[in-house]
Amino acid sequence: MPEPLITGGTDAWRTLPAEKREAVTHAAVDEFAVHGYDRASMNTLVKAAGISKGSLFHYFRTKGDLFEGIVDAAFGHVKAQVKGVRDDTAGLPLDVRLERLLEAGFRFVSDHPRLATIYFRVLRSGDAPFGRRRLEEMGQLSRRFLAELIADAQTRGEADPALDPERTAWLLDAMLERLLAAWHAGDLSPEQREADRRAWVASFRRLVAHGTRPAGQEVSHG
Amino acid sequence: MPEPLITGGTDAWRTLPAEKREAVTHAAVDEFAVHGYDRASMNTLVKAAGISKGSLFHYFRTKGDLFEGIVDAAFGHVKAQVKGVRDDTAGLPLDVRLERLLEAGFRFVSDHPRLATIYFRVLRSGDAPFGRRRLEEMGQLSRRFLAELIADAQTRGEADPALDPERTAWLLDAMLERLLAAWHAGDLSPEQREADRRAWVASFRRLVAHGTRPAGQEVSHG
DNA sequence: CTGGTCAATGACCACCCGGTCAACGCCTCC
DNA sequence: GGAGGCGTTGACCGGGTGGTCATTGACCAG
Repeated sequence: MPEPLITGGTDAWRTLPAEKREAVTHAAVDEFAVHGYDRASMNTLVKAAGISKGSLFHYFRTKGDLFEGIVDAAFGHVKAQVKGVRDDTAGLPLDVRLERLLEAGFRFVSDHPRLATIYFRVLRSGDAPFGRRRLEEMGQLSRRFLAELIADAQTRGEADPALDPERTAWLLDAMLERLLAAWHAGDLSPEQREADRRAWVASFRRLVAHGTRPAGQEVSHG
Repeated sequence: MPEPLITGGTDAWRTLPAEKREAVTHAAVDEFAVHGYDRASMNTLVKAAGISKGSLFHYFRTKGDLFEGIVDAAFGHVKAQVKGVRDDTAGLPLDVRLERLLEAGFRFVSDHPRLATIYFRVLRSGDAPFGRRRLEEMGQLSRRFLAELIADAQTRGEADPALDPERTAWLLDAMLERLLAAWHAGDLSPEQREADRRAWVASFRRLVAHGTRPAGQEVSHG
């Protein structure tokens, strides 16, 4: 039996045939992605999943439990991506590492669009049944990583030692998150999206590297 | 008769005695600031305002109308602040203008904390009864101004001409907005807040001016 | 004092919500 | 065949929502 995407259900959920579990998972992710936690309706959900309301509440005790399971899944994906980038880019220059992180973000958003919708909404608007603690914790994942990157780069002389790593990481995170959320929400054709993505990566990279000041006597790599 | 803070009500609202109007305004802003649009309850609101439900719906046809009036007020404040900064700083260097904008933001948040809460929530999470069009329009206000600033600075040779003004403005806006929202939401003592504010302004200024690269052969002003 | 006006009222409406549980098949084992 | 266990069902519950409207009563002109 494959492990379910949504963790945290009851015993009944874990022993449910995979086919039914996927129908429920699909319907639930859809419902929450479209309407957000508050406006999502369990009645609509069960109709879409093709099961009865009683069954759904047999698999998940409350609406909040079900949602938490989905958010955990989304969060797990993000965590894995961030860790992957951290390990794969150890020792590389700061700007390369940031670019890789941004592109991992684009990949997450492309591969799991509905989970991304849920993830961003929870993070930005707190539309969720759990408290600030939990949200804080989720948001710190990428900020911590960014602070590490900056501190690393400072010890190697690649970054201005006068930068406050925490605050700078926070600012970079704000840009990355909103960039990904907006790119995700935008409705562009695939070719447009690809061009758009490249343009954003370039703008982000330039701003983060040099700021707004003219390049001046900067050494060019080619 | 002083003009009401909340526009868009019925004739009855406009001709209402100022005292009662203020009680309703206060209660409404409170309710929406605390709970957001969706979760705000008209029943709770009328109790807090000390009027009957029938009266409230005599002043505003729907919940959405009332909310729109409040959002318009918040938006009006922001617009005025942005225009003020634009006019007062014409001709000044880019980093000064950005700093002024950020400080105008801090002022707005301090002077109108509940309106700020509503404003940020609407902008970030779309928790409102109106469509994307309207939200888009609201968000563009500061972005347009920022793009102007950058383009101006480029023609004066103060900013890297290779920067894409639109995208760069978008990234700056993301930082400013989230910074203000987080500072607003944070619970610090007044002295801590003041120190915090200064530290954020410094970090923002540094990042925007030079990026993350070491200052190198940069000319210092003192 | 009377009759008319009109803002204010709150009981009431239809609707939807998350969650419950007695009843119902279906299968297994004796 | 029958008994028992169990996953499934959907009618039902209490509660809250935004919005309505017949009734009220303070006020004023004649």
